[in-house]
Amino acid sequence: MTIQTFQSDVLQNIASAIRGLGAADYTEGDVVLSPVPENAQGDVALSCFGLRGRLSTLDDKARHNPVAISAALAEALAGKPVFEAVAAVGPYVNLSYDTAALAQAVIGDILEQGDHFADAPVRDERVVIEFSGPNTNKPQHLGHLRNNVIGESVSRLLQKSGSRVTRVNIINDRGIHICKSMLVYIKHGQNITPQSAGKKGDHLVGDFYVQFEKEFQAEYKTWLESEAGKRAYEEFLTSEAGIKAQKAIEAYELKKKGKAPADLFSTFKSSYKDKYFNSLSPIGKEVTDLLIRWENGDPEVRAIWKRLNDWVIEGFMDTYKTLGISFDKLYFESETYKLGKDIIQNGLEKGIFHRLPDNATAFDLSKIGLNGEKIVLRSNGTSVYITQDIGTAIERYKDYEYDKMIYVTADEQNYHFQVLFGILGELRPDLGGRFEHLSYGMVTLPNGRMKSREGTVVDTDDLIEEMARLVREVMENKADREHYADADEAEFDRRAQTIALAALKYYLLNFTPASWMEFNPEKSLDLQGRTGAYCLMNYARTRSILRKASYTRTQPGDVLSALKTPQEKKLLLNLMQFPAAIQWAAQNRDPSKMAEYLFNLCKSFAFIFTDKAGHPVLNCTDEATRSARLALVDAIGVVLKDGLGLLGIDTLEEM
RNA sequence: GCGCGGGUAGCUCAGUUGGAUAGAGCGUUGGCCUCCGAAGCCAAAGGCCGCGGGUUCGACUCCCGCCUCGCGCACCA
Repeated sequence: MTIQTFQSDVLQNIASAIRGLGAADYTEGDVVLSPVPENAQGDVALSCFGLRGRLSTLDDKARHNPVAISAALAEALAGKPVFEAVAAVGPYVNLSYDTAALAQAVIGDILEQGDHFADAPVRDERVVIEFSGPNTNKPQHLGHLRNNVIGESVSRLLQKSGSRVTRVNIINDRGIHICKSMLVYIKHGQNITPQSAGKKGDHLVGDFYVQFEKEFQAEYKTWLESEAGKRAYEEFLTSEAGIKAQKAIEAYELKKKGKAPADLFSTFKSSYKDKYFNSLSPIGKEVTDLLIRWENGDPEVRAIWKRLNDWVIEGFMDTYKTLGISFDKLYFESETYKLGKDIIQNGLEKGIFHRLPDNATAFDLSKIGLNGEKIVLRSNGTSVYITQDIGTAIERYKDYEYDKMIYVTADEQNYHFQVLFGILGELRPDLGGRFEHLSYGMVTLPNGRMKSREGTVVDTDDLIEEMARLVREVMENKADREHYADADEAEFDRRAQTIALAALKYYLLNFTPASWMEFNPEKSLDLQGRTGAYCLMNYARTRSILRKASYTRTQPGDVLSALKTPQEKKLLLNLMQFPAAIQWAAQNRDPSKMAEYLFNLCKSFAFIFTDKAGHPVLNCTDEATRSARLALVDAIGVVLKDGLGLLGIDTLEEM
């Protein structure tokens, strides 16, 4: 018996009992089973609310009473071989599966199919998923890390559930921010290389960027204190924006409610910054000149740009490799940023867009239920951010003919994607509904958001290194050194690295993507409780038992009926849930559901290490029980390894 | 001002789309290593599910109002 035949047997029995009570058109597909609360008897529950009024053999009163329906159904189901117990509890019928049949189905399937257990049949659904999207002016931080692990895990979940998945990454490698790093390099760093500096390329270029910001801030500060700066501030005070800011402060003084507005000078300072950069700043002019030379294809600038970008991208690839992440295709903004202009032109002719008096091209947002309008081409004819997104989405359709295009980005871009999808729907009604924004919340620190100016940005590479260091410390201080006896230094480090990555990935995936999450550097690096390390340890424990038993996998057959205890049954039920857990996580694009599933499985398993009297495995004197338990342990290992793999987590045989 | 998303145990978070006595981890308290891995196991304490109304046999979940926190509303990306 397989899980499939077992489950259909269950459904058939239920459906036929319901038909027998008078609901003639009731089929297997109508059966809805729900979980049973912790302390109630039974493995699954059949809720009777939905059957009200449908069982014609019951009298008028009983027919509408879920409690009476449940009693009648329980009677009809009693004695069926698939159930070893049937109980009516209020409006529910609680069903207990026949343990031997369950064990045969679950363990039989898992040991036969191994890591193909729970593979869904391949559907012809093509999914393109875009994630990571780094800028090439600085290394990736904790926010990118969350993006990376969510993107990778969702990709794996979708693959496992039968979709054809293409992973793409768009590298933002052009624009003003890149020129800032370049300028510092040109001025101060011409003979530095990642090799000579002993740094990853992305970190080296990131240093240039930080250096630029420092120089610019100093310059801006000097200007603010100059006569011209003071004059600009005075003008600001009497301007519309200044008066508005003044009023906001007065309103706050009266009510003392909400967040206090910034003081006038700070408001001026931040609102004037761009204007200063673009029209007054000497260093700003140098950057803008670089950008213009880049756009004109100046060979010298392009050569420097290429050198720096290559360094950064090499650094990114190192990080991706460490994380076990790969992409089928890298898109570079420097190659795609002109896409979309023709499409806009075309849409303009069709009346989807309109011209503004100053010659800019705009989209009327009321067409998609929003307010105002969105500029899609500047008055000088150049593109804005959304222009290339429109172009890339359509271009990519030519490449992949996707059924779904998923964008993984932080939730601050929710509005942007709403607008983008709306415009795409107008331009290409045939692609409507294929676009999806998988938006995740920010990662915050205990004292708020990461701020580069305050130096609180958590760097991905540093974080991994710090985590590995911490794991090594725990390993070195472990009392029980048995498991490191045969590990040389390289193996020791490899294990520490694997555990560190497992802990980080599990931590980041354990939150539902949509929610903001707090990252506490002290607590988050913990290895106790609901963590990646805990799951990894339980996998290692399964391997340890099987090693010591000199176990080799065979189809255990009839001995499985030796699995009888409630704890064993709970494990069987957990294992049977694996395919459904994958489906749920994949459909909801939510790896945290898989993380939760795996933790629960581990928890159901972990008790046997202290219940050595009640559940001996190696020392079990009954041969059949011993074989059956070994097979169960093997099956748990298969599911744990596969499930952790769906989170992008590698397992260890010993840790 | 408008739009979107949050407010659940001391803390960090789940809550399968309206169903049984609201869960987990951390933290706290107590108990477990002559015995298959103590990065562990077992147990206890701890909740007006932001507030007020409504719909329903039934609401943490749906609707309305309010309070509160955050994000967004560029010819930036």
